[in-house]
Formats: sequence, C-alpha cells, structure tokens
Amino acid sequence: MKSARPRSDLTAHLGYWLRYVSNHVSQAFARKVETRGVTVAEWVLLHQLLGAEPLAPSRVAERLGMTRGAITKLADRLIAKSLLVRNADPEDGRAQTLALTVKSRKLVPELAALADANDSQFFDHLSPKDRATFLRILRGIVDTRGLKSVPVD
Amino acid sequence: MKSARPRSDLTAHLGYWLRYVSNHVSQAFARKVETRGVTVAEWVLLHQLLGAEPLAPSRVAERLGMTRGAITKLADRLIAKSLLVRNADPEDGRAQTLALTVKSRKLVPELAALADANDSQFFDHLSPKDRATFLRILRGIVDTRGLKSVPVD
DNA sequence: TATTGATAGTTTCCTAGTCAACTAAATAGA
DNA sequence: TCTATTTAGTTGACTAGGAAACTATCAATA
Repeated sequence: MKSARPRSDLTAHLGYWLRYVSNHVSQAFARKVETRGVTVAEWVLLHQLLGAEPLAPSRVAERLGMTRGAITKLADRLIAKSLLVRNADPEDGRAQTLALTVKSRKLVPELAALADANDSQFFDHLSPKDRATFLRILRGIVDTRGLKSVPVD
Repeated sequence: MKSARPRSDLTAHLGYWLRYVSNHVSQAFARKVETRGVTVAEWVLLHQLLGAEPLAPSRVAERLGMTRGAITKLADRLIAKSLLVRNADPEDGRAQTLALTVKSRKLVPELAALADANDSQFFDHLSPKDRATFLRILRGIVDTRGLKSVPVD
C-alpha cells in the first residue's frame, strides 16, 4: 500500500467529498419523504420491515446501526403515526416484535418511489460506466473494510 | 423526468450505498479525532480557519453548510477548549471574527494527519485510476447538481 | 435626520440521537 | 431449585443541530 502523502488541503480528502455529497443527497431525500410525513430514519425502519416482519426491535437496531434506545423511540413515533405495531412475543416475555400496518404497507412503496427519484436526481447524469464504477467502489469499500450495519442518517 | 425503473430493493440505490459508506468513514474518523478531544464538526471548523483567518461566523456557517446558530454554539465549545478566539470586528459593531489560538494552530496538523490516516484506511486499496474516478464522480455531482450549503429542491 | 429595512449574531424551543442505569424475564450453574 | 448472569427493552440525562424569534447595529432613503 502506498504511504499517505500529506494532504494539507481538506478538500483533497476523499472522505471529505464523500461526506459532502452524501449529506446533500440525504438531505434532499429527507425533504422528499417529509412530504409524506416521515423522516429518513422512519423510512429506513419501515423498509427494513417490508418483507422481514415481524422483527424484534433489537434486530432492527443491529441492522440500522442504532442503539436499542433509539429504536424504542423511533418505534414510538411510528406507532403514534399508525405506521407500526408493537406486539408482545408469546414465546419470550421480554421480547417484542415490530410489524407494519395497513397504512404503512401502502406508504412504503410510495417512499420507495421517492428514493428512486432522489437517485435519479443525483446520479442519472452519470454514464452507465461511471454508475457501475461508483457502485463497485462503494461496495468494494464495504467488502474490504468489512463494514456492517446500515447507517440511517 | 427520466425512466424510473423501479428499484424495489433499498440496496439497489446508489444513495443508499453512498450514505452507508460515508457514515462508516465519518464514524471512523470521529473515533480518531476524539482521541484528541475534538469532534468532527470542530475539526472542520478549525481546518476552515487554517489559512483563512480571521473569518466571520456567518462565513463559516455558509462554508460548513450549517446555521449561524449552530456556529455560535460550536464556537462556544471551541472557545471553552481554548482552541478558538472570538473578536469584535472594529469596523462593524455587529460583526465578529473567529481565529485560531496557539493551541489549535498546533493541533490542526495533528488532526490533518488523522484525516490522512482515515483516508488511507478506506481508500488506499483503490487503484490510482479508481481513486481518480471516484473523486471525479463526487466532484461531478457537486458541479452538476450545483450543491451549495443547503440544496434547494 | 429619522425611519425603515437589512444584516450579524444569539437564544429558545424542539427533534433525534447516544450512553448508561434501570426493570423484567429467561437461562445457566451450584 | 435457587441464585447469578445475561438478555430485551425502556428511561433519563445529555449532546448537537435546525428553525425561528429576538437584539443590536448598520445602511438607505424620504
């Protein structure tokens, strides 16, 4: 591996640009889902559940890379919006399961469409080759660095 | 609007991977600078000032894409750590300037080294070609989407 | 010059996380 | 079986930031 030659300028760091672009893309997406009355974190939770419900809060926490406490509160908010139900696990008195509602089952695809639109907005100008390279690099970083857990924000 | 081929899977979104990787890179960096007693936000502010001081808080807010209120608080914290000084602008009774201290002037290069190390950790495995492409794509998104501090939809 | 509006920064309230202490239930071990 | 430990989830204290109201000052203009 190459030695890191000092990069005196912050803007020379790939990490800087990554963060910068990612923040903008996420913010734009946040504004979109907000029109449907949900936050990005709420969307990610709902989407995780789609096809994987019911799921224990602690599992959700792992997948989303958040603490259990955060999931408790996030779930509370979704329940208040009738987008989630919390049920006691009949097998284990400590455990619970989270599941979608009729309302959220209808909402999630709409949110997915917004995610598509957001992707288009920021990445459609890329050539197919660049798109592929970009995705390959990102996934490659995940693989080689052994990243796990899904970020939310 | 472009042909939005539906991407039913969240993980098919470039935005998803972008956020995912960016979060990990930032978190890893946060852990590094934490050993020097500063946060990422504090580092970014300090680094902005390096070579550009003194700078008005409102300018900093623009550059960092944060609100003026956030800069007030961020500056307060840095001042409490003796890493920043706030001076009244002699020309304008409303205005102030922010500048580094002896302490932060010594600290910033150390933090920059951590940023280098973090970049190495996540991007050194890329071929020079991939590195260049990655940076070009990121900067290209900034350019074509005309990203500024807060993107307007 | 007096007033009106713009600008710089601060403050308050709110949101959404973390961390760590806590409760209750399950499990392992003597 | 009783006890100790682990596990699931909740709670409270704390943090960082945004939005908007607020204060103080400057600038434009009637």
